[in-house]
Amino acid sequence: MAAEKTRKVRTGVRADVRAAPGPCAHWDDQDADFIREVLDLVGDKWSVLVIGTLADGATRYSDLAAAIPGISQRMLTLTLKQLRRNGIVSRTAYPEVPPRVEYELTGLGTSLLSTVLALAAWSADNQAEIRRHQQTFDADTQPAGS
Amino acid sequence: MAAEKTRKVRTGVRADVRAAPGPCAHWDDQDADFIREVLDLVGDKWSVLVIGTLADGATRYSDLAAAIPGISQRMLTLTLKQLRRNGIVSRTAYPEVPPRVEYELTGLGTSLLSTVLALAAWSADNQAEIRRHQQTFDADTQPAGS
DNA sequence: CAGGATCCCGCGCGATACTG
DNA sequence: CAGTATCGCGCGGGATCCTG
Repeated sequence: MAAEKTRKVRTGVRADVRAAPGPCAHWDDQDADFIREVLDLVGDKWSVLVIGTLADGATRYSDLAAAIPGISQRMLTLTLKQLRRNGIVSRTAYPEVPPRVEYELTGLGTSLLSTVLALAAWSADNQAEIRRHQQTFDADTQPAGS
Repeated sequence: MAAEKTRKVRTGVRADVRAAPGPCAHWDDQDADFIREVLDLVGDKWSVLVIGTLADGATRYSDLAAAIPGISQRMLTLTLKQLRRNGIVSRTAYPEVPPRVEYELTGLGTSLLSTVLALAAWSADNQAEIRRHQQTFDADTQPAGS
């Protein structure tokens, strides 16, 4: 208990925009902060891809790298670290001669995946309408043609 | 509700795997592209705040700026433009002497808000557990101080 | 093979000033 | 009041090299 957790400056978005009234009626400021964290997690390009890949089962580091074409080592490592920090994935290292490390979705991670899939479902449901809006908007916005 | 339409996400993963390795079994590449768009929208810091604010009803540009403390004109305008492009919000300009413009959530926008609220609910539900993981992880990661 | 450390560039975004 | 145009920096993240 003596060990105090020294303030951990974690990845990005450390803007102190508190001091003003909450903009939204659906959640208060401190809730908003936490929701943002989850939103950042989900909004992150690589996180979702990693989670999606891990949905198929435990996967090794190198297999993850192979399965997610565009990702760099740096981002894979960073993403995995962040996901582990939030309890979304678990890491298991096998003490073998050629090191082997497997990552796997935790229960929490699976739960999160479900929620994300709900968002994906919404996307699919409304893709047509959104596309339609995009085209109309672009047509209106880009009057200068040929 | 216009759900239950093209819920092709998760409806049978095609066996014909293309040469380019798809990272995920839950959706194919082109789906992934679109899901990313929505994810980017939702993952965007300002979008959610704007949507949340608009949930209370039609709001003027300046009121939005006031309601969302940290936002700059640039980002507010940009965010609104993007939301309009996707059919999430609608814009109404009243031809008055002092110009007045109101933004409002569309049906699509309200629908999106619901989905986002689901995510917020998940956040709230699992906040405690996530925080717990964060602390454990940080404690493990920061063994030695100073 | 898993992943830390370093360098560096591109652009996202905030601040400011101007216009209808 | 409701935006647009421009500049500048901060840092997210890709490429590369190194270690256990």
